Amino acid sequence: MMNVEYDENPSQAQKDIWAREQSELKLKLIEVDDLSFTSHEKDGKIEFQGLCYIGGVDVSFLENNNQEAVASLVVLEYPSLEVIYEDFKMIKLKLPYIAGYLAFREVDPLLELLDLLKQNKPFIYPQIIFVDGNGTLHPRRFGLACHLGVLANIPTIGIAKNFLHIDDGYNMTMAYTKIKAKELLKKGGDYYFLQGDSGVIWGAAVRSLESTTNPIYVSVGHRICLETTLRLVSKCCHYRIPEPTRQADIRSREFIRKNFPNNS
DNA sequence: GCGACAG
DNA sequence: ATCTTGTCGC
Repeated sequence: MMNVEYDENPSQAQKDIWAREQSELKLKLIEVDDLSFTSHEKDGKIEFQGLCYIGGVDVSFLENNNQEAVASLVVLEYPSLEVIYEDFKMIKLKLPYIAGYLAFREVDPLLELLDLLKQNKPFIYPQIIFVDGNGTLHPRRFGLACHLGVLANIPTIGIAKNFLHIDDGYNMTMAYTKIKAKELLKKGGDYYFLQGDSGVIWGAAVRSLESTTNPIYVSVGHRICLETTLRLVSKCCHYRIPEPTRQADIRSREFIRKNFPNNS
């Protein structure tokens, strides 16, 4: 039987409603530090004080089935970056992926996982969450990381592996991004701001390690500024993808392998 | 009409 | 997002 709740092709009218909802929620967005920890830079070295728990969230998919997926939440201890908590939730997606509207597809199960953790182990509830997707690097400056942050009232950071095109002139195109990356990301830790013709800074392209050329795209989610975001990301990269989102991704796929051995 | 488009 | 072994290099 078909899943009648799945909307294969949301109308333009529906997208307009979603866009308005994003604009409404954006009124609550905080793009300055509003954190339970502090950061300092002494002698060029970054230090965080009072930071113990960082969250990571992701959604992974089953083969053969574009409607079933697994949402994951992990908590890492800082500064060891060791995973001390993991939880997964099987979900039925009600929407396809639509660029600019990712939150309407994924945010609900992530909120549920956060609520569950808050109920059961409030003492390790994360002080900030790394989200697989964008924050302010979004056509309406309100991507999944902002959406989750505002709804859960928690600081968040957006981490994207691919660049999302924003209509703000040629310097916000993929072509220009690649040119700039080659030009400016000479070594590990280098970054540059993604600034459109309007002058708005949407986020930053970051070369997380010396050993990787392909940048990640980092942006503010909620209750943190871009500068602090970049500092924290730099402290969380053992590989190209920062540990919180990387672990959420690895472990949710592992969960699928274990529970759905032959979904091929 | 064409191009561009997080996961 | 996902399929997918080897392989080149530190």
